[in-house]
Amino acid sequence: MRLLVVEDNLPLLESIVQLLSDEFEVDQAANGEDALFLAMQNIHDVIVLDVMIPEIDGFEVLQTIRNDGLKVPVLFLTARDSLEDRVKGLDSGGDDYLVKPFQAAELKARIRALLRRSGSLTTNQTIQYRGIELLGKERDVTVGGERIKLTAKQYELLEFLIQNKGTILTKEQIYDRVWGFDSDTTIAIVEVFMHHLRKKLEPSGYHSDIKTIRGVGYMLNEE
Amino acid sequence: MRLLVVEDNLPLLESIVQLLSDEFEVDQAANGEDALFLAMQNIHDVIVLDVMIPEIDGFEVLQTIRNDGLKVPVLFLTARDSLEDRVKGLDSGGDDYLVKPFQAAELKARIRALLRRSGSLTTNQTIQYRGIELLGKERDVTVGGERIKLTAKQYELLEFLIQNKGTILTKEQIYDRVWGFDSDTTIAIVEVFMHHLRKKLEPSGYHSDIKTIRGVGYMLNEE
DNA sequence: AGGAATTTTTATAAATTTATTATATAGCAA
DNA sequence: TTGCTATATAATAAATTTATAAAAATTCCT
Repeated sequence: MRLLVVEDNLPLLESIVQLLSDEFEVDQAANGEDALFLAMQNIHDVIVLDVMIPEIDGFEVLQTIRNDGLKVPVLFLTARDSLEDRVKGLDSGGDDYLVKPFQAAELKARIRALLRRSGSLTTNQTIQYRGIELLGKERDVTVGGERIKLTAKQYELLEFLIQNKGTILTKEQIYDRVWGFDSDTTIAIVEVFMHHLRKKLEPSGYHSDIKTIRGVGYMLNEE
Repeated sequence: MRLLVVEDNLPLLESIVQLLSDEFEVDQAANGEDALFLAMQNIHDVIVLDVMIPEIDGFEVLQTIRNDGLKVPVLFLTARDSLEDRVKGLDSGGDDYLVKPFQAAELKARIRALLRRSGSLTTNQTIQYRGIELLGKERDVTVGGERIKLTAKQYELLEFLIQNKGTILTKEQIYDRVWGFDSDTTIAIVEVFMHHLRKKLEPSGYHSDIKTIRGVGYMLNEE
């Protein structure tokens, strides 16, 4: 799971990131422009978005990414006074808000709730695709009852593919999501790992489900 | 067994902790925020929770941890008069309550009752896993009739593993539970003791039941 | 206090994962 | 088909994580 946290108060940003890092992968932005750029990669499972940020405010960020067709759940952070009503108004789209200051535990709880609601996290913590079942906590996979061991990176790769089955993912998107923006690895690693993953799934007959879109990236067939 | 006691009256908190410490490991919190943070680690067998505490009251604490899916039994402490509170407490997923002031013996008895009900403690005060039997009082283990001596830390480690058989425990969770939050030991100690424990159980054939989940932690196989 | 047992630290070995690199193969355009 | 480019594959190197052993420090007993 990968989050994006947007907050212009740097100490606060830092502490939120710290707090969430033991459970999730976390990207951060301190202004609306960076936030938009990162959000547009479409690699996050939840965005935590301060309303009052420089350059482009939180509402505008949300609106822009929604116009772009992204359905990632957004959790707004808002000061108690002024904007609360407006935020409430936005609540319709499966999003949520949290009034500052807030408790660490509540932030985590609400993020998890959004993940559950959006289907990224089923109640029993598993993700499914045809006969494949990702056992969230155990990092391995059941394929038609049989267990296959995946490494951490292989697991995240498969998770990302399943979450986006039926849509093409560019190699850059995959790289950003699984290896992170700040990774200093080359993007060729995506091909290598795609190969590893295919090889592990091949005996179970899933090899052909991962399609190569030449010049673009990869796609997992719709179920 | 590890308890969390939440009470803002410090002398009372102190005396409760004192009282319980000869039988259990005890963590303490004096306000709702600390309570939530500690509870979220999910390492306690019972939480003793005063209703009237600063910042976030007991009900809110309970609600938050229940929303998060934690099933740890909660024993509410509540003032004598507020009948309404009792009902509310039990409605919101509390498991038992105790009216202040109370007798030491009664508190202990109710905690033990909760432990039994939740399955942490069988009626005869032992914990079992396949052929292994943890004799609560004495710090050693019967494996298929034969006795093996464990040290205190080894015992708590095995106890924690058995209580969570079938689910992965991160090294951090294990560390927090067995060594405590305030410990100034390094987390590598977990690996070392896991090794000690495996070595002691190996002759009895349990070595392979403790699985290493690389990059995450450890897991004891389901029975 | 002295000695034994336990816990912790530290160093090294072993296992496994991740990253690099080189080469083979496949798809596509002219 | 030929030649070019992108991807697949394989082999190897590097980095990371865990297991193990053993020494050092601490605690626990009489």
